[in-house]
Amino acid sequence: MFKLKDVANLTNVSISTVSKVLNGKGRVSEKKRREILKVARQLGYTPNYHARTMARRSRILTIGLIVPDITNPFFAKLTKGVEKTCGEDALIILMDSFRNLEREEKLIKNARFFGIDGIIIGNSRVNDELVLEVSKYIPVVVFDKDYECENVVSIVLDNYHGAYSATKHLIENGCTHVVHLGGTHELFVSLQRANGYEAAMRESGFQPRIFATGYDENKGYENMKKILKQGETVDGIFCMNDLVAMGAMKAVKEFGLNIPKDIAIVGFDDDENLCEIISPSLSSVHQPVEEMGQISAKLLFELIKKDLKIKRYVFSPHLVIRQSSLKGRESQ
Amino acid sequence: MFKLKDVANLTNVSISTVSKVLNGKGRVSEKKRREILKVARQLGYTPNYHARTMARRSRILTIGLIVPDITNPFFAKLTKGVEKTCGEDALIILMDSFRNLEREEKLIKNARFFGIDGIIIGNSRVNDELVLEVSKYIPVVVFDKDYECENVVSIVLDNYHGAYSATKHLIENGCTHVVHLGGTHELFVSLQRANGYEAAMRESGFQPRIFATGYDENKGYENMKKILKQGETVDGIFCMNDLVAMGAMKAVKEFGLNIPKDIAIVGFDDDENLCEIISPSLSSVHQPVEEMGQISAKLLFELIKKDLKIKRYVFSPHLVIRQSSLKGRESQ
DNA sequence: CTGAAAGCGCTAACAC
DNA sequence: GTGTTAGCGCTTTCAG
Repeated sequence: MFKLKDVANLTNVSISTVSKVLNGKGRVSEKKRREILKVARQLGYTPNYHARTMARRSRILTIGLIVPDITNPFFAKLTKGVEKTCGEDALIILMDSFRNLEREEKLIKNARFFGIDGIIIGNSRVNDELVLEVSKYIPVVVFDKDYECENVVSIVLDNYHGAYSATKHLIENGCTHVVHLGGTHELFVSLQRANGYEAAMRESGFQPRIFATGYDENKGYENMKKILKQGETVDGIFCMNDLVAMGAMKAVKEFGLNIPKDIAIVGFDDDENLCEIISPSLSSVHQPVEEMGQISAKLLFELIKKDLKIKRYVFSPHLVIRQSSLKGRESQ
Repeated sequence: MFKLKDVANLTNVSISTVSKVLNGKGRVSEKKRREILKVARQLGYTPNYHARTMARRSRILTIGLIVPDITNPFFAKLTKGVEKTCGEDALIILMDSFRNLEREEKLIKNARFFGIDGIIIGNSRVNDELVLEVSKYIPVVVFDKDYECENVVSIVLDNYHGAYSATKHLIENGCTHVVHLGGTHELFVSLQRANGYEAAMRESGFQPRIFATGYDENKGYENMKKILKQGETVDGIFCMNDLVAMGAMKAVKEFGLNIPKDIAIVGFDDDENLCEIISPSLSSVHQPVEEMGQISAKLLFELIKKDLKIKRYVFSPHLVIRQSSLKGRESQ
């Protein structure tokens, strides 16, 4: 790696002159400037980033983004959102924990040593103490949780409301026996969604029936099969996520029932790739994930600049209605 | 932000003593060490990353990863692979160009100014000159292309072979009228895939029929519909990617034909999420994307350390056979 | 116009 | 044990 000094020596000027030319500051004779530029290019000179940010007052913002799995569409979209608001003004250091909690904690703990100005923690199951500790050193953005602490801002999704409106939609479309294929309650979100479902059911005078199902397609399939086999009366299903809904659809079809005529279905997350490719297309509660990423970054910047206005940002999901829940129509 | 000097002043020792304590080097009396540690913690002192890497001989590796769209499963997997081999030893700066060529070029051009030690360019349509120029400054990894240049390594996928074996598989399963729904030939990969298809067909004495289709589900659907409407004889389809295959399947089903009995189908990319959720499940040519990411990073490290052994790494895709191509069986 | 010199915050020899 | 000092490579006054 060449340095200013090398260029200076080769052109018989001082390093400060070289610096000026390379930064387009101060005035230098056209002749020298030419020469310097030429030599710098020949050498392939690149200013040392660290030296530069040391010497300058202003530094380029660097934010750490920690996700459990970049391969999961949710986190990919989140990342995209973050990236969008960073634009040209900030670098983002992506750290994937591979769903390994130990690795995740290490990443979070070490982040501040890498010249990171703030950190966004994608996993909503973070250890509270860890967040509190890290926030002593750098600003933090978290999801689905709240902290009293000064240096933390929260992005939350109104899962309750999303579940409520999905259930309501099924009822309004004529379902009288809506069941909920829920998550296991180690996750806060699945509890919230179950609550939303329950509220909508009770409000209409129906008895809620919640089945602890899980989070993937296979779980949805197996559980739905079991439910149908048991002879439960079902004409509507609200699923905790789209994958579970996919599985449930498969089971329903296997029983020779028509979606949505016999059983209407709504998912959660609105992974367009899935929802639109399946037949009939799946209605789902849409999370504005990318936008959540954008806001995360925006609030983080404010926090870094000590110019925070908002400490908690709530997103309301909305229902995207497709074929799977329109009971009026029969799918071919 | 506090600095060593602040801690030193507060504890009445020199900054070098503080440095020693904080880095666990040299010997310092237990009493002072305690005091120093305590004060440092109270202050929330974090060493300045840039100053540190300047003063130290060894610096932490930082690599830039440029992708057109992190939301695309291909690039998400690639990123995961890269991250995996980075492990704890390197930082990765993720840059999404949002499929904006101008932005992408800017990102690539500027990368070297951000203390990046090497760069991985995910987009296989990069401008050659740009790659050559950037490689003068930092090591580069590219995909699907080759450069004479010293400082560039290539990761390529044997698309030809993948297409060949997919087509061969259809033929061996009894198809005599296999068509190819290909891409538009602005993409090199689609040309390679078409060539592989053609070779397999000719080898078996069949006339290849290639339809320039496109890259998404809708294109696959529309084009396949047209082909069937025209009354073409078709009993096998090799699609340029999984999305096109999805669309084609939809069209085939609409015509009341059975997959795979009447028409067998194979896709490309093997996006498991899609291939396994559809019914019948879709056979597809698998690209070891994550592994490609891992190798990219590995080779980049070697390049950075001037210890390069390989200049070109070829991955061979393999066919994953699911239900959509097993002509023997009829799907229900 | 041009260069000497101070300093960004930290580390690592090397004295004391 | 502890402090002094010389850089790391660059930017930026401030003289000349």
